[in-house]
Amino acid sequence: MATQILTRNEPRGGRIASATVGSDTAAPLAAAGTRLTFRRGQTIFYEGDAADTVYRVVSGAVRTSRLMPDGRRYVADFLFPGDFFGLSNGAMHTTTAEALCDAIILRYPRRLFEGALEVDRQLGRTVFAALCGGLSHAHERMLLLGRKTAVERVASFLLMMAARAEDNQVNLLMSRGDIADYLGLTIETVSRVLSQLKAQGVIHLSDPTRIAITRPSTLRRIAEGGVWRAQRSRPGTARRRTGSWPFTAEHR
Amino acid sequence: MATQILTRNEPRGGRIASATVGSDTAAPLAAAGTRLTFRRGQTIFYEGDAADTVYRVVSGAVRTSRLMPDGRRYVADFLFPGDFFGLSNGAMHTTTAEALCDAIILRYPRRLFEGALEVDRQLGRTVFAALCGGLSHAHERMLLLGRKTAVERVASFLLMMAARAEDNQVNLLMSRGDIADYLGLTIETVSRVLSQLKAQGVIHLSDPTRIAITRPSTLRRIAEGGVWRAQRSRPGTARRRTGSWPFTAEHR
DNA sequence: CGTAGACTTGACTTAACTCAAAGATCGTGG
DNA sequence: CCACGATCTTTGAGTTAAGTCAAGTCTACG
Repeated sequence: MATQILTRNEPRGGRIASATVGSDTAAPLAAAGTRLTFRRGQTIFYEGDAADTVYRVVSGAVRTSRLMPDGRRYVADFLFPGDFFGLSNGAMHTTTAEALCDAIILRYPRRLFEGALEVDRQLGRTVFAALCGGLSHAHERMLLLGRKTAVERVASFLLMMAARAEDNQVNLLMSRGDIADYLGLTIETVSRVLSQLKAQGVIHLSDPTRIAITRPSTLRRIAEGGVWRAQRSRPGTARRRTGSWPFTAEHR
Repeated sequence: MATQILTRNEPRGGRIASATVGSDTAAPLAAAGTRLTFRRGQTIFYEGDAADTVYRVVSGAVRTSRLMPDGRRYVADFLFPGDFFGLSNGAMHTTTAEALCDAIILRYPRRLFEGALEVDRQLGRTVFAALCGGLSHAHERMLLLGRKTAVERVASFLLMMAARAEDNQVNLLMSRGDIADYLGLTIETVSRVLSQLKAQGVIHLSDPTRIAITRPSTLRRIAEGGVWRAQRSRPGTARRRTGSWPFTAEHR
């Protein structure tokens, strides 16, 4: 696996290949894809566009998001090399897709993709697994959004990002605003939590985009909610202990 | 479609058939399923159980949920006749499934289900569509959990439930606690919001389980966040107007 | 090297949560 | 059939985690 990792401000794309869905599994599609390049910030498709194409990241990174009428934004996903996006069961895209950094994207006509699904048993299995995985990931995130505190959300996010990187070095391609809209928080809260984690020595921030996880196990414990004293009152209903900020250092 | 609708306290299951995935699409599976009956509150499988079977609701309703170590609960889904559940990409179930009322469930060996997927092209298409639909529904819910207010969440939930019923009459099989854990709120907040909506004449509660939507369009507007004055400050970042409760009656 | 945008930090506000207690409703058994 | 305990729901009063508003600070880039 390539050692270079993209930074938000890096001028041109980095590692090609690897990730989520093995690049070889889409062999029959490979020839049919149109190779596109996008610069940082460029839009790939808009919410409401006809969903007659399917996309796959070759290099770089992509963000998909939705807007509510009053401007509240929801970041649906961050996509990295190997990831498919733009699949839809309806006629229109329900999200807007934008390049987080300069990126190379493959585009397939939807019907061709669906045709390949019918013919290629292996691709079918892969896509089935990817969809199941996506659903399971979505449930993980709904638990996060519905029941986790701000620290737990940010900790979970960092671990998620770290899972793709190596050496517990995370290089954020997305802004604090993107993270906030992904986690259901505000920019300020994300920033504050990162500062707190830094002050506790759990992470190290050399600059806003480069994060090193210095205590992975602590971060994992925080993410799982294990830092709060187990205290279930009525079983079967969410309830959490009260009190502020008791996770001083290495207590467990 | 059958007219009878289940109530939480109804002793025995009601309408069979219909819903989400047409019952005919699973024809090759039909013979292989084991018919099981569960009483209200009974567990169908536990989080952590081997995921070697797939289930489908015939009649009644099912709730899937997860617990965090400290007792916080997340309700993953409510399932109704026709719905599949228990699909997993891993070796274990990640949720616990319980009957919301007396229910009849079909159980299939997982490998048989997966085998049928490979052979039966129509079933494959159906399941693919169902998974895409599930993902899109999940995104809808993540937007709800991450960015919507308590009223907006409850309004969205009621509309979701109403979509399955008729005449805008919703019959809740689940408790306030279930709803709270589904929406990322508390029992008290759910109850208060329902009382507010009732006070505003948007809904009518004859008893806690029977809800009539008296002003569907208002409820829809509330659910979409259209009740708050559109006011985006920094574009691209969630921000909402401040102030309490300005949706007095029929303003718009 | 100055300016626009992104990030951080502080002070204050609020939507939703917690705690608490009073109604409803249910199911069971006498 | 009705009484009674258990459970669920509603409502009130006070608290808090996270949001809002408002400066500052830093950084990248023209």
